[in-house]
Amino acid sequence: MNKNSVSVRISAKDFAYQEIKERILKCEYTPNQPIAEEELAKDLKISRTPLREAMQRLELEELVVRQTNGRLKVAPVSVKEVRELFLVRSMLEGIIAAEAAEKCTEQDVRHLSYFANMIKQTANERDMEAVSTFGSQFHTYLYEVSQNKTAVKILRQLNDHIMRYRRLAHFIDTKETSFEHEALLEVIAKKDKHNAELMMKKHVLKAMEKAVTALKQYENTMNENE
Amino acid sequence: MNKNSVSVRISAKDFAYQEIKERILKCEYTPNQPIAEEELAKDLKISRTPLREAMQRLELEELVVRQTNGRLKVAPVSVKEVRELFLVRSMLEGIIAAEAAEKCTEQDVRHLSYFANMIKQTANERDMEAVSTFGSQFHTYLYEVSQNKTAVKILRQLNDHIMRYRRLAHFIDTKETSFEHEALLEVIAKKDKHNAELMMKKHVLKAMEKAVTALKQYENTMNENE
DNA sequence: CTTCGTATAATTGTATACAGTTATATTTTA
DNA sequence: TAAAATATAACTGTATACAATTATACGAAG
Repeated sequence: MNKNSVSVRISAKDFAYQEIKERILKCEYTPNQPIAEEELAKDLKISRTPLREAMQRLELEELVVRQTNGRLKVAPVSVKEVRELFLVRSMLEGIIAAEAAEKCTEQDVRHLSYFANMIKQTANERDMEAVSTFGSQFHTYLYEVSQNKTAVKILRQLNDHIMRYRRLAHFIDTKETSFEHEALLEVIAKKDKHNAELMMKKHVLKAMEKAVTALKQYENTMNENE
Repeated sequence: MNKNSVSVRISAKDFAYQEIKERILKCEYTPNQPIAEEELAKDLKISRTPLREAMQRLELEELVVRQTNGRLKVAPVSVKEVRELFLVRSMLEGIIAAEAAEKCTEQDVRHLSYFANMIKQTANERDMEAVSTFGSQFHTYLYEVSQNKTAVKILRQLNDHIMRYRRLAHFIDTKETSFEHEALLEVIAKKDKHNAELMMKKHVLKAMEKAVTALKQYENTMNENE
């Protein structure tokens, strides 16, 4: 076999996990929607054994919840949860920013500059979908630089949940976001740990306010339609 | 059925999870020790299906790791991981302390006083095992008061890992710990969010230093004996 | 018409069997 | 004797079958 080709014999369990997770994050499966194992297994053309393992993983990540009768449903949403997600995220992103400021090389700064520039450019073009994408890449790059596996693992899960809320309540970035990333880059390049942490925390907490506002609006329109 | 009696028909999966987790946290299963599903299932007198679900949960919590050949072993330990665990924990305990300071009632303060007093008393008696136990209860009580499910869930997992390191490297609390809890109680009772957060962070980071020192010593003795 | 009880169906939890893969033991060859 | 090749054993991944639980449909009683 070609040495460069990585054999990606993906297991049924992992396939199911990825597939179902995507459906939940994209809100194809809506909050509180019930899920039956047999039906889903048939749909994915696998047996219940690996499906159950996939579902358990999603359950532990709290993207699905198990009811007292043992049956599964897609996790509910709440303003309280959004606040918690962003509050915890702000602290962990703060750690990451500080550690990244400490460890980043000149090449890392160049990479981050690229993302910051793309954020600025797409923000000017009012392409907020792209702003969000490059924003994620900016943060994800910091994750790598920080080398803090414990924090990064938690952050990835938090970000999954946040992604679902984003799709659900349609909250988007603003022009401010662009400036914030530029300012962050600046202090990180200066290896200013302390300010990197503070600014990152504030940056994330600002995003929280947008998210909360959007979700409240979403919940209002939902209540009107019932 | 009596309304007060809670039916605790524990599943084979949950039984296995609890049992194996305990063995790992108590270091009956040592770091890097291989685990075979068949053998363990026989030992616990259950089939591989629920055992695998239990093992997957432990794997996701990183108390066991899956090797490239698909086989499981007890998670390794490292100084780097200890630092990450405590650093993340310090931030989350900081959030918790701030939120608890905001929300705590007079009765909560009385409960916390009890724990703080027991910490002081047992510290005076040099019963460091008891100090550790009441210390945990002090923190756990704050978790409840904070009502931050997201942070608490993560903290419980971090604390499991920390417990394993404690058992492995035998690091214990000191007299200082006692004073720190008293001081924490004081600012929380005054509902001083800001200082509650700062002091809690410092408190946890102090514990980190003890843990790191103890683990390094443990690793040294391990290397000498090989 | 509603409520209760019972039978039936649907769903989850667990055991077992088997297929596919990886490691180990054995044999063969130089 | 050492290395390579092959056979055997051990182990994991998945499917299927069955047991236990929960929900639903239906009929009887009030």
